[in-house]
Amino acid sequence: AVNWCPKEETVLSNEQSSGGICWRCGTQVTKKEIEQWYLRTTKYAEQLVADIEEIEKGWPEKVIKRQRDWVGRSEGAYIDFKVKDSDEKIRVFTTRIDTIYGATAIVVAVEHPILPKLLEASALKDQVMTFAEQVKASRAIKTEDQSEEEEKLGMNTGRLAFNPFNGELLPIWVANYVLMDYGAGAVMSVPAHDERDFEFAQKYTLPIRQVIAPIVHGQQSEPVDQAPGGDQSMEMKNAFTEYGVLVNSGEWSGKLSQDAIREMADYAAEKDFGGGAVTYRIRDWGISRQRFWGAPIPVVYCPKCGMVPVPEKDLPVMLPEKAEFTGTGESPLKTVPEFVNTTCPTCGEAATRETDTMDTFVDSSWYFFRYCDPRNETSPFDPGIAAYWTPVDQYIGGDSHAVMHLIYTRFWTKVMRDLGLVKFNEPVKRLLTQGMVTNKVEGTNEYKAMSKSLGNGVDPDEMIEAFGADATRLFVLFAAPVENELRWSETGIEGAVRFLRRVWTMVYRWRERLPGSAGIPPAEFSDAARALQRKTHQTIARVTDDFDKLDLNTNVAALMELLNALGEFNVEPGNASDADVFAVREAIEALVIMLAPFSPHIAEEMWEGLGHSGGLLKSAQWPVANPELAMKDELEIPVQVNGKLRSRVIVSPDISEADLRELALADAKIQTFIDGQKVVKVIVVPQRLVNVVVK
RNA sequence: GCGAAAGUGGCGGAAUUGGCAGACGCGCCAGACUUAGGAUCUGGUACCGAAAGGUGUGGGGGUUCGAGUCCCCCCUUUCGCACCA
Repeated sequence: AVNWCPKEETVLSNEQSSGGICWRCGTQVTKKEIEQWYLRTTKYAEQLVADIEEIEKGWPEKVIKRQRDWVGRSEGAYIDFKVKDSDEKIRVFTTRIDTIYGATAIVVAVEHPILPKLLEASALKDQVMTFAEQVKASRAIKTEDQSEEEEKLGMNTGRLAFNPFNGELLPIWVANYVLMDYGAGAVMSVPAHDERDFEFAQKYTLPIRQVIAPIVHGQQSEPVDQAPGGDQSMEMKNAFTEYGVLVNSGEWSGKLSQDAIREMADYAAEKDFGGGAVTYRIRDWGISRQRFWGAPIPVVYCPKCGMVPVPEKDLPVMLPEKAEFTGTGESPLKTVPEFVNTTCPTCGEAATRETDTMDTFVDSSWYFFRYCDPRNETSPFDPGIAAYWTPVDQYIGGDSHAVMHLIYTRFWTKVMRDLGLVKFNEPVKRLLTQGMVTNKVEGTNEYKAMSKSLGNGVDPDEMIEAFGADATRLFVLFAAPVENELRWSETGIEGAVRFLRRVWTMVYRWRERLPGSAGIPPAEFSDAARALQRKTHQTIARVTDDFDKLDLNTNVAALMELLNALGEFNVEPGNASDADVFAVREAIEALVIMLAPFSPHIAEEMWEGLGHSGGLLKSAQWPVANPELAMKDELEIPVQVNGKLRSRVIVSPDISEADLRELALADAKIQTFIDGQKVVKVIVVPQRLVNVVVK
């Protein structure tokens, strides 16, 4: 059997085959054509699913799920139903071959190529073809408005087909709910075990026959023997779509669905009327676009040699500077004779160039490889140079690209791998999908992504002019977690401006006392200086940690807290001790360095202002938290009575559990709450809390 | 319809993953400085209550000494899919 036909452009089976005649349209298909099809579709579709395990740790679950759905891998089986009084066969795809004894009709899509042949000698021909045309026409209209599910419509063709498992004759129907694009463009209708078929059967009073029984308490229920052809449309209220145990299925009765699915597919293969198969929902990618920009498709058409690829030495094909619109939908490049007219690379005769250009998704599929080696004149990129930088450690983009761009780039990378350009399967190790910045749509209360058509855009240049790039950037990163939608607000940016101004003021208030290097920490710290130092080291630990998790909003909050701690450090620079200066320097330098990723320009300025030369990015070290210095000298432990907060006790961090318990029970406030009652239990969580249970 | 995620002050959002709910910021209120404030600084700000205290993380139940966090039911919102055999 031929599994793919270039004329039909349709997958008929995923088994590799050696070529032959398309059973649908009679086209001769060569082995090579089939291999090429297999290569470009099934292999990559399969890898797009299989390789997910390489990236799923680093990619958002949501994106992974959408990609899985998009590829739409589905395991099942093909089965050929021989048409009565004809040599034709109708192939169907099913994931539930175990329900085949319940089939009461074969239903084909209105576009199915076998339809005209079936109807050739039929009295119903005109009627059915009119119906098919109507369905196609109504589909063409309703591309936009999705919402409600369409009513199922169908018509009996008057022809019959044999169920290869039991020889039963089934009517062949045509219906609007069967899709030509998926599977084989035809289904076996099993109303008892498929909701769509059930609905269809109810509407057109087709018989409904149960062949799967539920398993009750781990035991199979009593198989009810019933002759084929029996009808249960009266008894069944809904389709039973779960797995169970087979009944009314001849020699297969009594088997579990899972086993039957496997064994019946093997049987079909053995008897040569089908077999196990995998189908995919993902479709081929048509990359031609009728534009004058974009990467040219490097192909020449020669009257003698046919389609000839442009040799590598003549690449890249350069586009003309100008082209006129054709007004016909064809590429504007068609209007540029200097571009179109060329010579055949093979025979040297006059020839013409391909005038379509490639989809921009082609460029976006591998631009980051080119970025590694952007000035390369002889190839897309040097594999050695790209190997140094790629795969991408962290990719950041909107989740609007969850399926298209991010599938294409994965696919493209696999092709480049097969060409030997890269040595890995997946281009992106970690993916962060940042949320959209939205803004109010004028005249409404709705927030939508900024766009030209809605007129709700904000010009970044204007924001930078008004508030500065540093404050704008800081605000955007602070206002919400990166993956959330961000509602634009100018008052929010003003807060960021205020914060940066306060940092600046703090730096310049202290700068005269902070020259040169820090030196050795003084031995004696005041309580205030110690508290500041503690906050500094806590902040460093927190920011360093959050950075890896890309929790940027809480990061900024931590920096704001550190500034607040500096503000609360109530020592005049003129009166500051060595220890005070040491603590302040540590706090300010850490603050400036950790601010650099958010507000790089002002951070650089302040770094220089603090007496450092050579630039922050080059000369500064990311600060390192000292856990000992970050540790608290004393803890405030909440004390609860029956789970309600009643008091707090101040204790040293290394207090014993018993001492903490005693201290909590001795607390005056706690005493008033437990007075006259029996203490049943005292829960002590070291370093955390005490809960006294009374009755 | 199916699937997934999420519901926390006036708003954006925190909460070390079962241990002080509301960090940080916006907004708002009061005050200070000021000829002035849409600048700046200080203080306050979940709700009820004069206070003691009580209530509180969409609603209802449960587990637990203890629940925003875990379990069950319901409601709402957002996103995805949309006859995928």
